[in-house]
Amino acid sequence: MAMDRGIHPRNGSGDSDGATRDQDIVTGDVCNLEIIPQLARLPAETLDAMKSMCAIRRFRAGQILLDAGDQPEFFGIVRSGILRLQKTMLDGRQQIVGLMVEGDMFGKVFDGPQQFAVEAATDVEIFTLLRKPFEDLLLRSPELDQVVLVNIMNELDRARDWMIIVANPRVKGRLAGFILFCCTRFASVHDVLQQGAGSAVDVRIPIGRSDLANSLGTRPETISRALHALADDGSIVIKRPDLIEICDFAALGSEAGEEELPTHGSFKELVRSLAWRAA
Amino acid sequence: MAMDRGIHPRNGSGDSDGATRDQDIVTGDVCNLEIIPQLARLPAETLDAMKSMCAIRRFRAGQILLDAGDQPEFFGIVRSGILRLQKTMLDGRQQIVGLMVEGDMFGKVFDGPQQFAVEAATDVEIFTLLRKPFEDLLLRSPELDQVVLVNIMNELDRARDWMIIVANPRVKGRLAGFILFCCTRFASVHDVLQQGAGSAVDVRIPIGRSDLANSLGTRPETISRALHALADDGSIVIKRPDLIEICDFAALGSEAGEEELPTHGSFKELVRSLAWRAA
DNA sequence: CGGTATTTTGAGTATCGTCAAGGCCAGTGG
DNA sequence: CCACTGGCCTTGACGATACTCAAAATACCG
Repeated sequence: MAMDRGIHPRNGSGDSDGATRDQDIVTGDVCNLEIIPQLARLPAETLDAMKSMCAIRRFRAGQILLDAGDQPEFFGIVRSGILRLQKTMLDGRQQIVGLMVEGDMFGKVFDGPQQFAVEAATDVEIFTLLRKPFEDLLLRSPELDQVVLVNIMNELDRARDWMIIVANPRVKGRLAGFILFCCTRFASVHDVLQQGAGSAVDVRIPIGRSDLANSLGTRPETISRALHALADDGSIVIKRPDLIEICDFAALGSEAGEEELPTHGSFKELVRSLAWRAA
Repeated sequence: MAMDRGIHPRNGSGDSDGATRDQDIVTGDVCNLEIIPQLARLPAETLDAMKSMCAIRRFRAGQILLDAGDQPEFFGIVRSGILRLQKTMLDGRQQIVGLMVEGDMFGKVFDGPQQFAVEAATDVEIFTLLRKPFEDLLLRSPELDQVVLVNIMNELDRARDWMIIVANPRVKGRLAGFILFCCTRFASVHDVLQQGAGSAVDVRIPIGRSDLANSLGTRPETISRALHALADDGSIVIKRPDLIEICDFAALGSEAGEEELPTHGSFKELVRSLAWRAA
């Protein structure tokens, strides 16, 4: 398992049937935590303390980092790659409740068990911090505590934004919302946004149809149909199964049932400003 | 607006059309923050500091506490009543992304604007703490910081649990999930759970059909049909529009597509153990 | 070039959204 | 005390959408 698709690495499998555990590789690499912008602003002594309890661990696509019900032994910060948070239902349905990218934090501190399984959607590198010393440091460093607090509050907002996407009554609208979500949420992730022809933007969907269906509360067939329906509308062009060119941001926004108060200004402007930064 | 229905107080209106703002009543009451269990464990000096910057404000059902886009001037802790977090879409759809009850915290600290409107779903009492002094206290008191952090992490887990409910492909399943969610999430809230006949449990649904539809990503008519479908199955009895007797927990769980790993043990046991505590 | 997994398409059925009308309950005013 | 009013909940009918099962087409891998 864990079959990468050449230039388009993907998750191990839509149904994660071959998922394995804890076959990670602990490296002796330096933990250059300062590559995470939020952490770079921490006082040097706090950062040093974190580095001293930190290890980089690598997992392959499909591996399970944490299982639901675990009392996680480490707090994690994504260094590269994409993780998916999910829960498996008794009927076999797998619901994805979040995707985590570079700079995102996961794991529990001071409190109960992990409620959701954390799996590698692609090959990933994780900064891992042992739980107990990290908790102690949190109590000693208000600055770190603040960073973690802000991070989790943002995560909460994003979870709710995602909820709005998932609650859209039409799958077509959910998909439109997800594509736009990718543009903002994953703008900083390598290889997700690319300059298309002219004013167009290319989005690489980092997960397969199966995961997409599990994320949006529907089935792969319906995803496929809805995607081609968007293409028929002229809102997008499907260049490859996993590569979408956005032609009409307004149409996607309208399908997604855009929220009031466009605090962000024009979506398209935002995306374009972000897109070329990574390039 | 804000019409209470005698013994069944409800939200001001399903569509919140008569929503007003800031007509709250600031009282001179003592802020007995220690009635919130998590806060009661704080050091006395931290608690005193909080009390000194705290005021109780009361809002009527339907009033808006915070609007999306606001830079909230206060951090809030619910003392009594139910708040709804929601976003209004351009097409008029209102999506509810969370309900907050006694002990729940809301508002932003150290960071950006409020992303979701906060409205009173019932008459509410709120402990309000001015933002700046509260932020300063957070930096000085690791214990308080920890309480807030744990609270938000729990809120994140609950948001994701809710997402799983909302992502259920059938409305009947979403409704079943919501009813079970009420049992755990609102178990501690006055008047939500009551002893039914024999082994049955009565659940008072604290929001109207319209809010329920907005919460579950569907329409009031469909909610009504799904609810009666559950009743026809024998899983529940509709005693009043807002009072549900649960007859068959297993059937509801099955409809909801229960998650794997019943960490909680029997749902029914859990509910019963919680239910009579309040009585 | 074949094998495998993924994606797409097709047909039939179930579910849901929509529009419209009727019913129930509480509060109001005669 | 009773009819009236307004809000909410329910029911009905019909078209649109999505799920299911099955099979074909495509992309990817060695």
